[in-house]
Amino acid sequence: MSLRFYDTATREVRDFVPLEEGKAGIYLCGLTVQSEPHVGHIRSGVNFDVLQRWLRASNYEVTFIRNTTDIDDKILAKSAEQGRPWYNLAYEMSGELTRAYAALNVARPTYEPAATGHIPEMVEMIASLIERGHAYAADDGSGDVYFDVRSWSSYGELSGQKVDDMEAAADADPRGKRDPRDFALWKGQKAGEPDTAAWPSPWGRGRPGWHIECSAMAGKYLGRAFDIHGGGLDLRFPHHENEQAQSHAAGHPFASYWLHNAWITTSGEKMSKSLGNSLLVPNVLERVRAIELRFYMVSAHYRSHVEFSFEALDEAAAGFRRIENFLDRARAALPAEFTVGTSSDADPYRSFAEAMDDDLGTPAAVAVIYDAVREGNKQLAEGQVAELGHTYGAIRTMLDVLGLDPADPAYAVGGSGDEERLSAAVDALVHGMLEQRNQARADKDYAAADAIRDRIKAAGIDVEDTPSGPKWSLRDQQGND
RNA sequence: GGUGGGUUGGCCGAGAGGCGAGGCAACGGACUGCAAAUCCGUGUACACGGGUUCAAAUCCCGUACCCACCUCCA
Repeated sequence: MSLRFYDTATREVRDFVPLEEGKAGIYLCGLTVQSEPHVGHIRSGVNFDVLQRWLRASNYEVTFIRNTTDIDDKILAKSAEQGRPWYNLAYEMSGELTRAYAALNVARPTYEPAATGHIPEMVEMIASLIERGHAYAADDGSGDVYFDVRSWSSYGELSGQKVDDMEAAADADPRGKRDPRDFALWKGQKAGEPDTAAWPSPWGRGRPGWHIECSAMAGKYLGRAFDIHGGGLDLRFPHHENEQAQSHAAGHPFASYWLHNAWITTSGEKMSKSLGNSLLVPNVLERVRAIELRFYMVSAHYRSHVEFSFEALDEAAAGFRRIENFLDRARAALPAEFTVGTSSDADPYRSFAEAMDDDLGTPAAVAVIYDAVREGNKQLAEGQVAELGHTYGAIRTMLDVLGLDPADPAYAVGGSGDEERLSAAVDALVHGMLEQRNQARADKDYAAADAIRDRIKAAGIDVEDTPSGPKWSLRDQQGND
């Protein structure tokens, strides 16, 4: 079976046919950098990183554009509240977001354009829309420019709505709009708004509306027609509807496929940006490792709602450690010169590929990995080294596609050598104690042997006896509620 | 009012007409000095009520509850 995706626009699973064979252009709506990212925010980053990785693994040449919105009403309002320049807030939050993505091994996109860097492209596009009769400058002197929804008959096609059935926004300020559903392409500078947040335009100084940036930047970096447009489910309307309407109206074919990820909710409710700190990425990472958080997200299908809970997160982390544990033991059993080859058409990778091809079926893909782990554990126990090498290589490869290879440098701890030196020191001490314990065991003095193990354990280190001798590891953090 | 999605075992979470995805937890067994790890085994799950069918968690009709979006939310 070939690669296929659920396309929000057509509401069905469609075979993926790229515009240009062997290439894929993806535009992902990134975040508005107005606050610290919580786990819900980064889901789309993780989900579309998996998409991007799978396309690359399937030999596509991928161009991946993920924007950041660095100027909008909320940024202006929040920065004013905090008494600092809007650009300082946006800059800082952008850094936070980058750190969160990096921690979770979300690969850097081909380019990460920011709205404020593309004002001329937007102005150009707005002018073209006016020229084509699909936009107009308000005649109330506000300097606003609106998209004329009534002039575009297929408006509403992406989200399956009819203009007449739409509820006019109760809170929307109609200002110079001809129809309450018209949306802003350009917003004239209002009194009290900082001069730094206003750019020159044919309609006076102002700033761009939200939707136009994505149309302009996608067009610039991916072309007027491109393959995949992604984002969170809530963006379907109005953001993506508007993007599509204005792009089509400007004569751009725009996206061939629309992919939307579902929510991470808490107690059944959407994670609101005003929620407490406990779900901010850095705080969650105090409880589980980044790779475990990523595994938790990847284990669910991108189109499924995830009800976030720390219990489920801990459970996922425990499950992932089972995979890691196998990798550790398998690596130790394989010859030192063993390297991970590109295992291809054979199982388990083939089953994994089938799952991934089916609209990124990561849950089924993870199940394939677990099956392989069980198989590998058997091979390990029976000393089938060649088979074990195959299984081990396949698992590493599959995990890498999901961005979950524990050996990935992205997950390496600490940059300073301190941690490594500390680890070496502990290793020497524990080894000494384990030697004493081994002597006691050889003497069948189990009371003494267990006493030594208990002492090591009290220091937070677990000891396991394996056929190749005792092995120690730092005990996993215990979850606390 | 309009549009869309959901309800699966103790828990998480797939599947989409016939064969019990997978994980976590639990229980039994093997292995072990004891553990740990690992392997083997153990479950008659699909919100409710009807219907279609040889066969329904899956299709149809209805009901209940939950959620999202309806103009600047991932």
